[in-house]
Amino acid sequence: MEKTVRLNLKGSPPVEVSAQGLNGFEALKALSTDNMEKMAAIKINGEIKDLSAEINSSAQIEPVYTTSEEGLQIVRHSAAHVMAEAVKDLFPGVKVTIGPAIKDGFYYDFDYERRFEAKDLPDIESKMAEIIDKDLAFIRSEVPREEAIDLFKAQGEPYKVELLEDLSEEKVSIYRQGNFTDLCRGPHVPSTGKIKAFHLTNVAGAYWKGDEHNAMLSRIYGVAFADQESLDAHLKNLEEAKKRDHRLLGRQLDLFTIRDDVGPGMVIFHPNGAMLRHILEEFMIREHLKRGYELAQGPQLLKTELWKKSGHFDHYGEHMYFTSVEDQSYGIKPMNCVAHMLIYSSKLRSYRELPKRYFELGTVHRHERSGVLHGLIRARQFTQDDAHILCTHEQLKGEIKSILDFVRDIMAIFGFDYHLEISTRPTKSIGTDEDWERAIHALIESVEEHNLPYQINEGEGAFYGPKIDVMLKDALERSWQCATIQCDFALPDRFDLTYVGADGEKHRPAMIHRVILGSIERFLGILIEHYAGAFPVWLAPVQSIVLTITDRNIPYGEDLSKTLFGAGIRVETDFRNEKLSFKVREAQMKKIPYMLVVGDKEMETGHVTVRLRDGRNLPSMSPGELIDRIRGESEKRR
RNA sequence: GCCAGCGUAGCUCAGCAGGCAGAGCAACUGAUUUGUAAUCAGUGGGUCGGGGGUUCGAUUCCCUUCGCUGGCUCCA
Repeated sequence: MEKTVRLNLKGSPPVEVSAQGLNGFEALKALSTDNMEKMAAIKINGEIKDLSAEINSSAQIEPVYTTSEEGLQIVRHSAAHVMAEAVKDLFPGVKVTIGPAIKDGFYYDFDYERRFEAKDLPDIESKMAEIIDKDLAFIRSEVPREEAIDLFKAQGEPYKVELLEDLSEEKVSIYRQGNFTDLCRGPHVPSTGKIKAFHLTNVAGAYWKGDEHNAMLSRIYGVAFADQESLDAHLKNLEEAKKRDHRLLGRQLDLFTIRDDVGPGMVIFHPNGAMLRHILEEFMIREHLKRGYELAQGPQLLKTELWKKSGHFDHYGEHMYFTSVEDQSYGIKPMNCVAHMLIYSSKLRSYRELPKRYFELGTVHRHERSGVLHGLIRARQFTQDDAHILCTHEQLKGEIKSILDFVRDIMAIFGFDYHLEISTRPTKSIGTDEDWERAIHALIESVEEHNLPYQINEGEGAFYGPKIDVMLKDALERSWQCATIQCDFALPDRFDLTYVGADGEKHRPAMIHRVILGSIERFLGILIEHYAGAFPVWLAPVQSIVLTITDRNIPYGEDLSKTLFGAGIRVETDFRNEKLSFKVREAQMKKIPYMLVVGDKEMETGHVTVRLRDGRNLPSMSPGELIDRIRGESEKRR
């Protein structure tokens, strides 16, 4: 008797069909699903499979379209295979390695006698288009691992062989389209013709298996979307995002410069930029004092002996700057912790004093590798809103939780979304297993009690303890570590920090390093991109500008600007002999929130006409009303 | 640090199969006294990132070095 299976599709009545030769495609057809053309794959009992996957028992099925995020990932992965085929075709002798789907697109890493260049991309794209036109089927097969090793050896693909040798599975899946066979878990779209819109974006070097001791491969990046419109929209978005680049806005808004002749990674803040960071720093000092932190301030240079004692010399020395004076070696601080340890140890501490929270806007220097510098976001000199908390082990979790509250409150003010990453013990580290366990638990429990989602980065912790990193995104959606909370059981030990407990005995305190903004420079960089340079009134280095119509209005304009300045409002003037439209345009490009127009009419009434940055005009108002408005907005931090 | 690309006026960029270095904006000078995103005219401005080489001649080709951009690695 013929076997039948029952297929369930959400929103349709179940269907009984013959199991003979039934696959995903046939099953969806049997249920007369719409849009077969846009089908990338199928979910069988929630598991994503090729459309060609066999179905031999009753199942819940669901189509996966190329327009969905899951479907797009499959399209992108398939595009990577097509690119690999095109590259193998154009560059005989090239060796393939890995090629996954990533956000918005895909990449594939190749090993070839020369590096690929941007000018190779159009040829590769054309060849890919040919392969797509042929609408070649992606054919999955499962083979014993040993057989796959022989297959890739025969094809002269040592990287694939290496990958296979590291696998423990007995059977592996391989996919073939046209002349190209790849080791791959899948799934894939049914045929190359499903790839409707792609573009190769750039080439880059990448180490095999992400290890800098391995060979440098040639990586080609591409993007792929369900249709040409989505691809065009994505490319346009990228162009728009590039206009928010803080390095570009930094010049346009006259915030800062970074110059070759000063040194890479060293920032010069111009008055507007310096005002911006002053506002931010003052704000952060107040927020810390409110939460029971005490101000501290350490020196910029500390004797090298001290850096040896703290462990920085051994573990971080290659990133430090050293200098020598009167035969005495000094190191410029790359971190602020040492002075804070010395403040703690300057006298005998009682458990009644704990926790101690030392806060410093500490400027540090770190010799970052040249290739990683990135405007304000990755600099060699920067200032941290840094604090070190010394507490009992019992207080540790409570302190971590209140830091998470602090982070949440501050990020809400700026309107930042963030995600958390918890890093565990690296191979090169110090401290006892017990200390590490205890610290990691405190971190994880605190995050979980806040109901915050997080990811774990195994082995990514600092050498002295585990950490929680708070990640923010820049205009191009790249993630950067800003706030960080790091446990440290090493430094209290090295500096022999103690407190006298209720039992009259000496105990070792626990310690937390933490920053909220992270680096003021980095945070500013992200902030500039976040607001696209149009800072809210409370942050705007210039809050208002007085624009005169004719020279007759200058004395009145002077009075107005003095009144505003006296009320604590940051005001500039533009009394030049130019047309109003010209002055408005310039103020607009400087993204000044309040443009204050004064002409004969305003002089008569003693009022001011206000144009906002968004183009709106407010009814004319008295200087007093204007001051109230700007102050009110600043207080609300809008 | 590694891979690829790029360094021309204050800024954005053109130019160059090797033959006296250009535009727009900005700056400066003058005219204009102006009502919500660019008034007009004129003037000055460059060791073509630095060093070396090839050449009669290099901004252009080659080497090297510094820096920048995008990745990779790193990121206490």
